[in-house]
Amino acid sequence: MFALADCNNFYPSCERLFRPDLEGRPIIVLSNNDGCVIARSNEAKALGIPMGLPFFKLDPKQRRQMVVYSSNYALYGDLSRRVMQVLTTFAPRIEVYSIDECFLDLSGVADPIGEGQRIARTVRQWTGIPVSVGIAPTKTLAKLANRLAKKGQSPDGPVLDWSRLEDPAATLAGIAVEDVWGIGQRWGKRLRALGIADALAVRAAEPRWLRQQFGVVLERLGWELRGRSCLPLAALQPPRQQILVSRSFGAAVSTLPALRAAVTRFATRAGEKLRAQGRCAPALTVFIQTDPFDPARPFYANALTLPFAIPTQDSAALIRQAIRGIERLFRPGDAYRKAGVLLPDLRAAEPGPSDLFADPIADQAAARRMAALDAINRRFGRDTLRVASEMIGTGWQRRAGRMSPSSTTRWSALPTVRAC
DNA sequence: TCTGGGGTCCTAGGACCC
DNA sequence: TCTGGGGTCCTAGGACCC
Repeated sequence: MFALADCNNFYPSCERLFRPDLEGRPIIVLSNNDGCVIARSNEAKALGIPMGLPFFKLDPKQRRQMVVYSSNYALYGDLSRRVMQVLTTFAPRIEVYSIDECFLDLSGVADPIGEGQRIARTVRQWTGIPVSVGIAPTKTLAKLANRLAKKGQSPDGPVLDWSRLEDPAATLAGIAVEDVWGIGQRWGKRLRALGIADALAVRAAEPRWLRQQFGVVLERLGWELRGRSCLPLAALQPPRQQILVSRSFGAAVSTLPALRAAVTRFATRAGEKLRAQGRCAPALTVFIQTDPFDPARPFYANALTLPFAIPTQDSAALIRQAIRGIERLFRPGDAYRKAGVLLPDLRAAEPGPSDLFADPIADQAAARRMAALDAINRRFGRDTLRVASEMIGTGWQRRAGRMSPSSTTRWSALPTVRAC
């Protein structure tokens, strides 16, 4: 038995936490550079604001009705951690599936609905974030159950138990094929062309035929809709296979120093993630691209992968390689809009030299340097210590003009409460 | 003027091995 | 005239997720 706990409109709910006056008002949250709408409150959805809408295309009249936020990942990440921490107390095994979703193993629970209600109530009370809970014998059905609960189609409030549905077939028939977890636009189109337009039709399809037509992924999905679990709970997070840090720039960048500064930042961040995961990188890919939407100039995008003699965890090595790469990719005269650093093919960081010609003394010194850097930044805040080459060029930093305070992760942003 | 970021899995085909 | 069988590894591309 699986439960899926999914936070309702997570980012807007986070924003409301310290702004209870925003309850009932339409809220949208924007992507990096305040580019696109990436989250909406129910009120904003009701106004017809689509997901992914470029913010500048929102008509000014609607914009004025809306409370608009830049995304504040420090806030969302911290609140997510708190929600997951509460969920941990409800099941022996949980799978944190995304920033706002978590599967729980409810096997053996006598009263799943009661338990689901306790989960929703406790998360709400302890963190202030509203959640819905879908319960079912497979993850795919739990996803659907959760969706129905969110739409208010459950007699049990924020909780819906699939096995208690009066007419599951009719329910499945009411779910468009693209709304099933694992079926996107492409497959949705192909399925529709084959006469399969809703979840019920997917369930009715012969799983072996689904495999023939689409591969094993869709076959599993077919079984899951039939109530046979094929997607186990992944309680242990497998280590990352790659780390990507990339950003669109706040403005077009056409100078090498600014690009060096940007990739220094990206490589630094990639190094932090790498060490936090206990992984090391055998190579580094750096990429840049110009504005893909500018009809006046040709689009240019290029990437370069540079190997390390020995897989590394050292930010200094990552940065050197990233700068070397960007200098080779750079073409004078181009106006770049985006760059990034990718660490592919990660492997476990193993102690000791792994190469006959390695310099163990220097390696240990580098490891200690990185450990000190991470410890200082952890204690005093990210970016307390930075690499100088990050600061020699500007103009690439993101725009985020509507950011709320990081009320749970910065002392200076602690809210003040006045008693009257 | 203004268009996000970060991941995973599966499959097919080619190269190569014995 | 006739030309095996069984396997691994790697990569690129396509699909998906939030």
